[in-house]
Amino acid sequence: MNDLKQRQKDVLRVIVSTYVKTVNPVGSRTIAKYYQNEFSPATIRNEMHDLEEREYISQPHTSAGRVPTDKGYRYYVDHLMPESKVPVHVAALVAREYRERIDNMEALVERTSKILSTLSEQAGFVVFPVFEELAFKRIELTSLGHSRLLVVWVTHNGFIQDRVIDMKEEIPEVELERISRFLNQELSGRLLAEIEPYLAQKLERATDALRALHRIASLIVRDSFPKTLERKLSVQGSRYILEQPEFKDWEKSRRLFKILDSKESLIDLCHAKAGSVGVQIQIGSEHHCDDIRDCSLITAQYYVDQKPTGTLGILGPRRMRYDQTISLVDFVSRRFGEWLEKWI
Amino acid sequence: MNDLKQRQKDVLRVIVSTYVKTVNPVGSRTIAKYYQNEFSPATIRNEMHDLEEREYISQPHTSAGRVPTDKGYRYYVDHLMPESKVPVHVAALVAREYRERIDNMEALVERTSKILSTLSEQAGFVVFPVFEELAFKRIELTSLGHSRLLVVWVTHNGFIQDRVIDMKEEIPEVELERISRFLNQELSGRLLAEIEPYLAQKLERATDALRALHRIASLIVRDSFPKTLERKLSVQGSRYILEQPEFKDWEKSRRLFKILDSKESLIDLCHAKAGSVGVQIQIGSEHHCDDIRDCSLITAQYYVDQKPTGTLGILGPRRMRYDQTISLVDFVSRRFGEWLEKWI
DNA sequence: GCTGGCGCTCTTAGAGTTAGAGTGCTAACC
DNA sequence: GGTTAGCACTCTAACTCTAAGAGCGCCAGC
Repeated sequence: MNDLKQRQKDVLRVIVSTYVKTVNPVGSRTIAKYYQNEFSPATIRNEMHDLEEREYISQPHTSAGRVPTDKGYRYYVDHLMPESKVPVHVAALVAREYRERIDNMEALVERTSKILSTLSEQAGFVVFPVFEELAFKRIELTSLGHSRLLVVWVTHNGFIQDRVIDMKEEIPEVELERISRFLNQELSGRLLAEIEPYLAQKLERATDALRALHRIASLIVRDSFPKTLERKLSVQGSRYILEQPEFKDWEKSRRLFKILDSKESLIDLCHAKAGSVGVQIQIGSEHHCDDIRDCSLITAQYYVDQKPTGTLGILGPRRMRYDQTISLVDFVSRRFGEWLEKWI
Repeated sequence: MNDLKQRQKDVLRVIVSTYVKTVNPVGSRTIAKYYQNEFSPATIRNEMHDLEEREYISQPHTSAGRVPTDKGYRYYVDHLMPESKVPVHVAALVAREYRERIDNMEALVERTSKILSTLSEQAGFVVFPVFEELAFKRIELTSLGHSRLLVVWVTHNGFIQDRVIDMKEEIPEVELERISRFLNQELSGRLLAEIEPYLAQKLERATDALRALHRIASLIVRDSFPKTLERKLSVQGSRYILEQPEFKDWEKSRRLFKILDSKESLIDLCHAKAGSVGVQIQIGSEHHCDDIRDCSLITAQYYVDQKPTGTLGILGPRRMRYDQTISLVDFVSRRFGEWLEKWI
């Protein structure tokens, strides 16, 4: 018999929700009062003892109340948390933010991480869309002189990636235009992930007359193709975490900002949960990043044309309003995906 | 007689340089020892009393040593600081960072703010180049459907700005190509700042046959022109400031991150000093931003083709190694400018 | 199974004390 | 007049001690 008795659930629920609000360990009296003294503190204490033995809660010191453990939060999130929908006024705020003129993908991403952060009062972030999952719209080749070539990739939904590459030798303007016309014709509408294999196959079958053209086109594509690994990330509102009382501890905040400063770590943490559907919740040390063991990470993938294209989410103190945060991440990830599509 | 006596200068110099290293208020004994007891602590005390009266130094409390005031740091920086050049190994490190393949402007900017931050162990930042100061290379128009138009601006040194605009009505592909050809021909080589007036003038004189073309071209340019105000900024290494012992104070670090989180404030602070030549130094509350009164700001403009194009710098605790930081900002701003040019 | 009561533990805040650092002042010295 | 030694004074930081309070565990009784 692994599961908790009803009253234990009740007790755990009150401990989590009270602790989240007050930052103080919760005592038996408080819980008894919460239930209008339906039971005495002593009864509650017995249940708490049980809960502690099973590691759902713990005591900072002998004479203190109880605090949820990671396992306690996890149980709360999985079984006890009230079903929560984004409140109407929040949905309206999000809608208003998106209604304003947004110029380009980058601004959209920044705007979205800002929305996540201000509405949750925690750190919000958005990982930029995976380029490969988008469809090709156009490629532009511009010579910058000195055999340098500027390549601009445009996806069907207006996402831009640019890169300067070194061609070793100058390519004449006419030739460049031929290559550009060729690529735009051949690649139109294809997924970016398909492009390299497609061109390779094409090159193999090319007639002698076209072989040179094919080869140089493949070269340009290879060198300028935006690589997945260089994922970009926009983080906003990290100061909100710093403002939580538990981060008055200098060591804790130092550790936290070590992670926030190197965005790679955050991207890695998101990747760990990529592939799963719906909102992902990593509580305390459930993600195995020791430096932010006092934080929880709520993430969700966003979709463009039913395909997972990137991740966004919220990083906050472990002691967070999980119901609100989760529903917000869920809501914003859907809206953001819709926006990326609508832009086509 | 406003200036300090030689011995007072010596005392102030030792106070600043010692305090910067040790974080502890500096006492008369320490200073006397520094000068191999050339004078007794009592003599030094007399000088300190003078310096305190003239507000170059102050006492945290009666029985503590002295700490430099903003005015004291200022005098140190202006008159006492040892001339410092970037050490050879640092210059080599910077050169190595730039030698690596850098794909685009954004990566270059990020790389540079990272260099500033890791070499100074403080927060480094780079404001993106002012678009108007660069020369036009090319404009690309791509229809995204639903009367949305993607406009990509390319400057002669490979800087990209893109923007999606709403044209109210669909423009046929052929027409779009005509406009594009027209703009690329007309604007080739011009400064971006000149473009709008030039087109307006041109529109006035246009013959009836070309008037429609001119009008729609002007419209596209107007709507998609990258506005100065939306300046972007890359900040790196803000954690270094948090690691300074004086920021163990929660209030101080909260204030600091309130500023760092909204990048606008930092851009404003840079603008306040734009127009001045050379490295600009704002110590403590010399910049009038109360939230970072415990920090100093070292900035310099960078130049492309002799024209000031943007600002970069370092934000660190007021108690910083001014000589090293200043020489680093100076050095990096020159190298960064060169890089932006070399890219042409 | 529930509860009241009591003893126990541990934290926190405050008061009191002490050592140490550093000053300011004065009187004497060169 | 500038310099110095000496000493009284002040303030902080660290430590100890104490008392109040919060909260628990356990037990006996309902």
